[in-house]
Amino acid sequence: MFSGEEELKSTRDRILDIALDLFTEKGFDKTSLREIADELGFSKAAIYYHFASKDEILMALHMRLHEFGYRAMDRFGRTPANLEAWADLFDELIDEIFANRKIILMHQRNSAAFEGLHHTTEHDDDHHDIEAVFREALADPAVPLRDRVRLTSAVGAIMGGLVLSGDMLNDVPSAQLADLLRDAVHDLLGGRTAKPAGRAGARAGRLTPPG
Amino acid sequence: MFSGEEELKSTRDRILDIALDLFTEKGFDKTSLREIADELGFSKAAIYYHFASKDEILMALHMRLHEFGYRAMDRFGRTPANLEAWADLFDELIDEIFANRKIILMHQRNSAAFEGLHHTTEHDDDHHDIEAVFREALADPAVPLRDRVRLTSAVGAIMGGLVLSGDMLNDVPSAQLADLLRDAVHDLLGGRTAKPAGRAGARAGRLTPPG
DNA sequence: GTCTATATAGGGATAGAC
DNA sequence: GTCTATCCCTATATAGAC
Repeated sequence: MFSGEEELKSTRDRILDIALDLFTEKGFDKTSLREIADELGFSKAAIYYHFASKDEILMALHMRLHEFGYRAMDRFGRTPANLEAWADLFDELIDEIFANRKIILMHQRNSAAFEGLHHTTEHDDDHHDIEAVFREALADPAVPLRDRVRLTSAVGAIMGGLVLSGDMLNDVPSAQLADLLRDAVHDLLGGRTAKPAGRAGARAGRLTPPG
Repeated sequence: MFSGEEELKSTRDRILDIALDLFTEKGFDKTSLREIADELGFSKAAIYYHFASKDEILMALHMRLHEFGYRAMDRFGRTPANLEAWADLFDELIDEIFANRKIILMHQRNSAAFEGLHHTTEHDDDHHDIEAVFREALADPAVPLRDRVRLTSAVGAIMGGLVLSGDMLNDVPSAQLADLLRDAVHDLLGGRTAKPAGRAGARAGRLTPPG
């Protein structure tokens, strides 16, 4: 949805695309507006026609993820707090997570910079941050501790696959990687120790057949 | 091993402790030497008696983790590349990972800054970076793709538990959290789909007994 | 919409007193 | 070992021409 036809994009979007790459590679603070401008072939000051400040570029990128994040967290918030339900949700979400891989990566590599935004720029502010609902679930004493740990582990496992997919597993097709991660998440959220078999088959043969 | 008697520490170590906190909270770039100095009650320039540059502070913190990381990666490099062996290794490593929790957090929140160090400061350089051996295993085509994904997932799961332990699960004792993570990692690395039972018992009753 | 030129601030780093 | 004072550079941001 984002990549594709490079030509007919607005200058604003081209700035954001370059910024996304540079912020991911070098970090927000170490990326100067001059570098972004150079990459696009015009001068630093030209950026200020499109964005009032460097922070606003970061905020615009935040918004790219925010729409997805808000939908996802809304669904999470309406999902019963148990492993089975979470497993199903992740099953559906992983493809979308992969589609937003680049911008998620940028977020996690610049978490400090994003935290700084809350205090300065306006941010709607009456809705919670992307992770707020998630953190609430983790703090909820009504949910068994084991389940909460499993939840963080599942998110971490997905993030691990995502981060490293950009490095070492780049040649692996996303769909295949997504399937393998779904399988891993399932093992993580699959329930208590005893859960013999017949379950892998329940999830519509996404796995490559053994062998 | 790190926290404890706050009084009889060298100024150098006190600088590092404060820097560790500030770098984690606000990020390396957004933390000025003045802030570090203020926190300690003396002036900015005094820091230069102990460190030649800001980068050297970061490097010193890197070294705090490096010793552990090097040992861990050495063991990892000498471990056969299969899920069973990795599971056993993580089993042993998790306690140490928890002991280094703060500094691991700082590393992952400032990964960009640390990458910048390699190109400037000397860094022994003949030994690999902490993650290098790990990345090699991920790139090794001799290892089944599924196993490699499991490996990243396991690391991600631990990191997830670690990161969020600092936020929402702070009241939970580390030992308990470590046990729950060990259990999760085991489910992740436990082998192929069919692996009925009798395995949880094989790992020396670390788990709280069911019920 | 993009340019050049410039204002301004902040932070890393050095010199030298105490 | 810590201080004050200062230098210098970089980067954000603005003003105004084209």
